[in-house]
Formats: sequence, structure tokens, C-alpha cells
Amino acid sequence: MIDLPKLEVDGTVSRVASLLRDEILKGSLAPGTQMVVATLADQLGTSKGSVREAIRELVSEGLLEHHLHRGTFVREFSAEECADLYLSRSVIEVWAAERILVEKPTNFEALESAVDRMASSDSATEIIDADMDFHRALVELAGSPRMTELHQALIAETTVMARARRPFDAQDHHPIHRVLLEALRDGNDHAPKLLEAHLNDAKNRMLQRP
Amino acid sequence: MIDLPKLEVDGTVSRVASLLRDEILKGSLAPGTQMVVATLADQLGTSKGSVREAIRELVSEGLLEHHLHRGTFVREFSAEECADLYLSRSVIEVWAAERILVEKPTNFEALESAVDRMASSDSATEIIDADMDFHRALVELAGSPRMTELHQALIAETTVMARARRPFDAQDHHPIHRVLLEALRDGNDHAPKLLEAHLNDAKNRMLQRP
DNA sequence: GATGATCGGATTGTCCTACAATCCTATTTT
DNA sequence: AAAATAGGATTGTAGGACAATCCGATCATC
Repeated sequence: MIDLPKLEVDGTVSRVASLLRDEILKGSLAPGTQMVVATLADQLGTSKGSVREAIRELVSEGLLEHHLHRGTFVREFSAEECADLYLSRSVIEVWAAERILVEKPTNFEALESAVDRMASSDSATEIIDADMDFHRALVELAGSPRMTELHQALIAETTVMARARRPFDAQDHHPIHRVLLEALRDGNDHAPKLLEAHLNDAKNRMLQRP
Repeated sequence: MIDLPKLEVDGTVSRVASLLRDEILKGSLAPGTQMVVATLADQLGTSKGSVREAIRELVSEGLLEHHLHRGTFVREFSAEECADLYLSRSVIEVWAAERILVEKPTNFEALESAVDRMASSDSATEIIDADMDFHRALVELAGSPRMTELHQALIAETTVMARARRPFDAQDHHPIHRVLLEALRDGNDHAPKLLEAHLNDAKNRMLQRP
């Protein structure tokens, strides 16, 4: 056994789902937009069945919402859902930070690269991407595949929200992440508290935009 | 507006998914069993398409696993996945316990009823159900819909595992839950630690069975 | 003028059939 | 005994048919 080329892992449905997911996360499809099965099917050149299944997948991921006999739409978030989303992220990410302090992993590359990208760009969408990557990498570093997976879904929804509300100033966004990164690397005991405060702050900024 | 009867909320796919989910959770379909679309379709009297979509839904819930062009099977759990599952539950449930200590909710009915059922039955399947209900109700009491939803998926998977491995003795299983309930109601500060230990114990027992 | 009923178009939801692609097993071949 | 082959079974995708449902506009009624 030399290498594993891993050819042909995905079926049509998964690929359609990925395509649509990317479009939603990119913000091309604003919250509230209806996903029309027939239209998408011939835009993508696939059958309606495949699109239907892909859409259902995204519904269960929380990116779309479905109303019986009415259609599926890019999800919109109420203030309560927004707050709950950030609370849930906080639970997972604070745990991850605590775990990192205990386990002392050494590979902070992904976090560094995310902070660098955040600092060097001033496009709102790129900053959001880097921001999300930072938090995803943070949880990944804690080493639980399952928590990483659960958290990933929360990050995706946060992304949709952030694209629609543009809650941060480009300039003063990356410093806090730099601080967090250093605190985690140095084993600083109140890194978790810093992270919790940061998330709370982000939540509040998100809630201020309508 | 007097009341809301809420008629006809589900389509066929959702109902098929619920049916299959219940069967899997009941243990009628053991881990490793293949879900054959054609067979299920005429057993249930629906089309193959609907069954396909229902199955895909259960895959994304983590109850089934899918292999391209090979089929979907009731999920089997490796030792690593089992351990990670319990770790993840621990993160969420310990948080819930801490939150309960702070918020001091008053409605412990669901928890009590679960403990009672656990104590009064000696059927393994009923005990498992009551056990799972206890932990689900615990998280629900913390008041975050999102965390409740994430945790629910973990509980479902734990149920599948427990059905296959029968990890506990019927007798000495309910006392610890009684203790946990009282500790939470009394605002006892080490309720979270007790819970964490309990989950760790349950994990070890689960891992002992092959 | 406001309320309520009716109609038509659009979309969804379900079912059906067809067919290619793929995998598994058993048999044959070497 | 190992490899190649063939067959059957199942999945994966496509595409069409039809009923159910919802939406908006038009129309009628008070």
C-alpha cells in the first residue's frame, strides 16, 4: 500500500449540498431567499430529486428552514436564537480553551494563520472567514471529533448571520484574537475568561444590528 | 385566537424518518443491519424516494452510516467514538448542571419521574429509556434550546449503543440518579462533579462490553 | 370602503418507471 | 490456490405525472 488516491467519494446529492452550502455561506443567497427546487435543478443540471435531498440535508444542518407546502428558505435568526447560538458556542469554546490549557498541544499553526489573515485583510467577508476559521481551529485543537462537528454547525450559522449583519469594525477585530492566541499558547489561566468575554461582546454587537 | 390545534404538520418523509428512528432506538434494528430501500418502501407502503430521503435524514442525525453504492447500515460505534461520545455529553451535561445551580429552576418533575421509572422497573430497555430521559431532561432544564437539540442527538446515539451492549446492572443504577437529582435540587455545589463522575463510570462500563 | 369568497398560477409533495453504475457472491478459469 | 469472469442485487440518478397546497389578484357582498 503506497498511497490512497481516494477517488469518487461523493454522490451527486452531497456535491449539490456542498455547492449550495458554499453559496449560502458566501452570502450570495441572503436570508429569506427561497430555494426553488425546479429552478436549481436545471441550473445545476441535475434531477429534482437530488436537489430535494440536498436541500433537506441543509435544513437539518440549520442553514435552511422548511415550511410544508410552502418551500425552503435561507434561515433568518431571531434575537433569541442569536443569543442562544452564541451561548452554545461559548459552552463549547470555553471548554475547548480549558482543555487546551491542560493538554498543552503544540500545533497552533491554524490559529496563527487565521489571525494573520484577519490582520492583513480589510474585506469584510474575508475577515469573517478568518474569524470563523480561528474559532473552528480552536475547538479542533481540543481534540474531540464530536465536539468539533457539533461546533462546526454553530459556526456555519454564525457565518450566515454575520454576512447579513456585518457586525464588526475591520480594524479593531483582530487584536483580541491575537491576545487569545498568545494566552492559549502561554498557558495563561484566564484565557477561557477572555474567550468568554469576547464571545459575549460579539453577541452584543450582533444583536445591535437589526 | 383560542387554541392552536396544529394539524398536519408532517409530510411523509418526516413520518417515515420518525418510524425508522423509533425502530432503531427500540433496538429492533441491531447495529450493522442494512436498510434496504426497496424492502422498506413496500413494507411501509410508500415510495422508494420517500424512504431514501428519510434514510438520509437519519444518516445526518448519526444513527445510520452510509457507504456509496453499498447501502446504509445501523451505525456501529468504535471504542474511540464511544469515549468521545461520552466526553461530549459530559461537556454539555456538566455545563447544564452548573447552570442549574445558578439559575435555580423549580420544575424538577421530569427528572423525578425519570428516576421513579428507573427505580420501579427492572426491564433493561425501560431502564435505558428512563436513564436517557433523565439526562435529556437535565439539559432541557438548563434552558438553551440549541444545547438541548445538540445533546438530544448524543442521547439518541447513546441509546443505540446501550441497547446493543447492555452495560448496567438493573439494581444499582437508579441510586446515583436519585443522588444527582437531590444534589441539583438542593443547590449542592458538587453536583457537577458527581455528574461528571457518573458519566465517566457509565463510559467505562460501556467500554467493557465488546 | 372593508371584508370575505373565488379563481388561476406556481410550487411543493409523492409516486412511478427506467436505466446506468456499482458492489457482492459464486462460479469458472488458469 | 489465486485470479478472472459473470450474474444478481442494490443503489444512484433522471424525468415525468398528478394531487395537494399556498399565494395573490380579482371579484362579489355588505
